Amino acid sequence: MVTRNAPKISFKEQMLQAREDAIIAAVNRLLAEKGFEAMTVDEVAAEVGIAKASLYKHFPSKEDLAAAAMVSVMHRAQAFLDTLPADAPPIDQLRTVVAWTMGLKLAGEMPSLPSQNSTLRTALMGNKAYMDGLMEVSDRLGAWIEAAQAQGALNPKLPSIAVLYTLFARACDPVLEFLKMSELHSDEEIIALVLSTCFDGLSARSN
Amino acid sequence: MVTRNAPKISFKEQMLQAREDAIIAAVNRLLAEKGFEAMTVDEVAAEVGIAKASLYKHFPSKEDLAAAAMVSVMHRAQAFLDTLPADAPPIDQLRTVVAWTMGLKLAGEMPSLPSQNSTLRTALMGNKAYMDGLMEVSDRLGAWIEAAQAQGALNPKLPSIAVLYTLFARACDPVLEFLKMSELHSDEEIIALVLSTCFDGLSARSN
DNA sequence: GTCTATAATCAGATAGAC
DNA sequence: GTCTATCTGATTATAGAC
Repeated sequence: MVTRNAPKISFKEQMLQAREDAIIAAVNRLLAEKGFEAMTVDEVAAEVGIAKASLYKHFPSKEDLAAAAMVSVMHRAQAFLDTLPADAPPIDQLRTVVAWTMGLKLAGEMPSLPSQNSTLRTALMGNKAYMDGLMEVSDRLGAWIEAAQAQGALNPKLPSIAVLYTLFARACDPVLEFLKMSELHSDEEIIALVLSTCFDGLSARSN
Repeated sequence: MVTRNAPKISFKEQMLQAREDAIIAAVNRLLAEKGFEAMTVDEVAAEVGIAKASLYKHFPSKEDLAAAAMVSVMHRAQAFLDTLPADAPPIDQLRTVVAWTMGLKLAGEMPSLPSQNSTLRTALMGNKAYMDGLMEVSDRLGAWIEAAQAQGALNPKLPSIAVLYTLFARACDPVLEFLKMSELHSDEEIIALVLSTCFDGLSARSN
């Protein structure tokens, strides 16, 4: 046995993977810019530079196309979590993660979340890769949240689930695009501002 | 001159107005539930119980339909602002307004805001009634924000425009629907929770 | 103004050659 | 797998009778 099995990624498969990555990047961008309903498959094809029919060879439906992009973002989030040093204070971990998601949003790479009655919503619910990723991210953030509450760094009176939802919501906060459109602040300043209002609130603080 | 001019609203006109109100209410609900793109004119007609062609006698396009609903909400907001006692502390005024918008959202009467590249967005930009309402509301909130900052009730280091945007954003915060779906809290508890995280932040506070 | 019926267009998905 | 050409259904909008 000379040929090994493990890295049997042929050149052809690499090309295929690269194309799928390009598709997903385009979908991601369009999803961030206009949302699932307003995004058309024709636009995706045009942006990638391939025929629409070719798209459907890769993904069986528009929903699957979008779901793949969402899964991709979820995996990026998981990969980012993996890079964080395990010994940092939980509150810092949380701030770092939220800042990272805000950067993604400002860069136009955070797909806007589907409205309640969307076909995408149901597609995502039935997508194992997405749900698994969501669960894992939720678990990791949840552990940090509870640790931070136990340490008194986060308000212990807040239900941890409410804190988790709030952190998720900050990743797609329209305040970010509002401030970006106003062109009064740099991306870094915007992130610092929204991070501050998120953790410290709008009210004046003594501590 | 026996017949006065002021209330010259005939019965027929009242019926017309009532029907338009019903249309706007339906649009409002659908806009909140699924957003502009996913809402179809057929659905609106079905919900109101009239023919689609009749809708187009009242409003020339889907965009105008949606814009009318947005204007209606803006006017409700202005009317609510009018009911507030002028002598209350600015910070209380702000909290009251935000709580009111959250109630609207939880009741499914807050239209989800259009994405950047939406045809609705441009329609709203060119809609005088909407823009005027937005300006007036912004001015009134802006005055309270700066007063509250001067009094030390709101963090004076935050740009007032950022505070304004944040308050607007809380009106369509997905955290509200997340928490509602979890069915762990009543609407009042949800509002109290999100109001708390908005003004006091997630971090523990001594004051 | 309201209706039924229909036009016109657009968008998701597929057929079939290469 | 990629393409061109096409199908199919949904959706915005309108015609025309009452």
